[in-house]
Amino acid sequence: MSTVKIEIEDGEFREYETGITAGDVIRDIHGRKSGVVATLIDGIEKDMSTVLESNCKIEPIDGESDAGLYILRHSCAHLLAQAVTQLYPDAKPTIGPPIEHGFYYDFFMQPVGDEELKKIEEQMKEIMKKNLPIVREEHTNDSLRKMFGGNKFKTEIMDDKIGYEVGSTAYRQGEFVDLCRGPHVESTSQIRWFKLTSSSQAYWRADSKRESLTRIYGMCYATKEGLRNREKQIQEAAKRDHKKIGREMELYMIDEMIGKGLPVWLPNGEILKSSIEAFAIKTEEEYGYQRVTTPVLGKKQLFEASGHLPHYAEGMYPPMEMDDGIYYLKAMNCPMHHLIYRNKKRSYRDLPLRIAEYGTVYRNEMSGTLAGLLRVRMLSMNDAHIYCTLEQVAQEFANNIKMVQDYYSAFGFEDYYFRLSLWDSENTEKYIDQPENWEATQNHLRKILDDLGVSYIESIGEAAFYGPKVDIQFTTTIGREESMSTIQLDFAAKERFGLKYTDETGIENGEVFVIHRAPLSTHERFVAFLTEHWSGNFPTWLSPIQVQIITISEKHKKYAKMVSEKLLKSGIRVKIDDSDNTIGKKIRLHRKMRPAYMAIIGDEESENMTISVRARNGLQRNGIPLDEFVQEIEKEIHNRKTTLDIVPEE
RNA sequence: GCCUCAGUAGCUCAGCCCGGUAGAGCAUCUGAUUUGUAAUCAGACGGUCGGGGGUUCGACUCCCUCCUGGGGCUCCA
Repeated sequence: MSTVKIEIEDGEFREYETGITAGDVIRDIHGRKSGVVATLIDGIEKDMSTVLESNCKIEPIDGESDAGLYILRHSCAHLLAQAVTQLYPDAKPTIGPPIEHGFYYDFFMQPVGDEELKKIEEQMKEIMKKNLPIVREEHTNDSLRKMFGGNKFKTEIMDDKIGYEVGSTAYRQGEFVDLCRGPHVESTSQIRWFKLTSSSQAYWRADSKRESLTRIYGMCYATKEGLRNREKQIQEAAKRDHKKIGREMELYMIDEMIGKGLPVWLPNGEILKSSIEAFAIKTEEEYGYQRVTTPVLGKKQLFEASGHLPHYAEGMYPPMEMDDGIYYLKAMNCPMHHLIYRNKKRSYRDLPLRIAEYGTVYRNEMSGTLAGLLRVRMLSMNDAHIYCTLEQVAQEFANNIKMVQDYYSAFGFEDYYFRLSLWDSENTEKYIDQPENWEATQNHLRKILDDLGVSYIESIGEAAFYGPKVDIQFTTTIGREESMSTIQLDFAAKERFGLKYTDETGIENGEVFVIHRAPLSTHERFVAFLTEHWSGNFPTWLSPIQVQIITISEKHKKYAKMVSEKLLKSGIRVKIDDSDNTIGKKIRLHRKMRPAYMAIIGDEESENMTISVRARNGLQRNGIPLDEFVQEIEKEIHNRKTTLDIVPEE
């Protein structure tokens, strides 16, 4: 009998009979209940059932590893499809990939509601219990076409992905079979820790002109703990939701009489917004920016010149017909800033010219996408445009990337990454049609990022219509990815607006590049992130209520008033609660507003001119002399500390 | 804009399946209480049950439609 030599660890070999499966080998080495879901054979992911015909190296893929979870979730998607087709025989499965935390599967079928989702989940559990083997089958193209001919979506996938001669594989579990490359787990009973989470509609191939499909989302883990932890994580995320905290802390409101996507900043939210602005104004003065204000609307000709109307019309509000022409609300400030640049003759000595504006722009986002402060129709922005030569672009980008990094550290943000957003040469109608310029500027940005040593990913089709950009990406607490900051290179404005300068030799030069940048996102989105990041427990310098005074009894009203006046005089945001509630109740009520500190005032404090300071974590420092407290909190605010330092955390 | 789920007092939620005309806790207000660290007691106020239409003797409840919100698609800061 022939044997194969299997490398089971670096340099360690064992011999088995030819024809043994990878699964048998792994069970031989790691035992039956190893949690291994598939295997790497010579570095390639394979099923456990793979028969070993020749010498090779075998490694286990653990169900809890990234690769293992991916396989498990993929198999879970098949389990879902099996359950759905059993319950709804007319449903046509399309695609069902694993995703972070789970999987989804798109079906051509009637939409399903929560109750149906429950039934489907129960059905999945039934199939799981049956312990059906999941079997890989190799098929010729003809046989695949026969098997899936009744499903035009599968046919379309085959047309696109499978060369006509080669054929491919399918995976079968019981009566259910799906076109799939694999690998998969060995049997349905291995998929235990899953839960269907939601259903929604999605278009086939994300194309709104194509069929609408029913998408079912689920989560899936290798262990009970994995699933539980994820459920807990989702609950925790819900507690941080800026919409919930925004309501509790009275940061903003949205009223349907005003309109959706049009948030109103309430006093507490306005404090956050204006604190951010004040910080940015100061920072950007140091970087040489000059502030301007431009109108919120402008004539059609302006937006035609800028390219907004051909390339960005669907993002703008419909036109307003006035007696002297057609006007649009501005979706961006750049066209107006270009006119400021052009307002006088510019010299090379003026460059780089940095024009900044605090203001609002208006974008006609589709109603279904609006969400709290994260996606709105009126955007408050710390916007600016830098006019410079090509040689100066690198330095300006470097400054802005540093500025973004400094801002983020001031606000305590650590978890973000850079993305180089490129045009899509396959889909050019979205962009200004100058392929050479796209290639040149993209390469230029790539080199700038490489020289700065910043790590980044590249993403095709994410550029602005006028040029490539560097975006800084975040993930929200509920796991959705959003752009925060953006730095964009515009090679088109110079021609469209005739931007020129007189160079050192007195010659007029038209090579003016424009950098569009918004390092603090929009105030709406920024405050949403800030709120979720801090769970509303903002650093003292941002906290809408920096000190909440709480009196023990009526006797202490007078001293409380004195303390409050002293703090107010030092520019500290302070409020008094001298109601006749018990102190425990007052603490409980004010927790919701998340003041940086609560100052407790009773007999001892009144007599000694002190206060007792309670931090948000419940720790307390008693008998701090009032003057000392004022000095300390002033310092904390001035230095924009991201930690509360007055009460030591022990 | 499309699909889906939801909408009951300022907030959190019960009642709806099986139609008989609305409830709780917190907040607010008024008393009493003067309090030392996550709910002092009592009372009052507060809702054309998201809007409109339909079915019915009768609709918070069933049906249709619109609006708003959550999730997803698309888009994007």
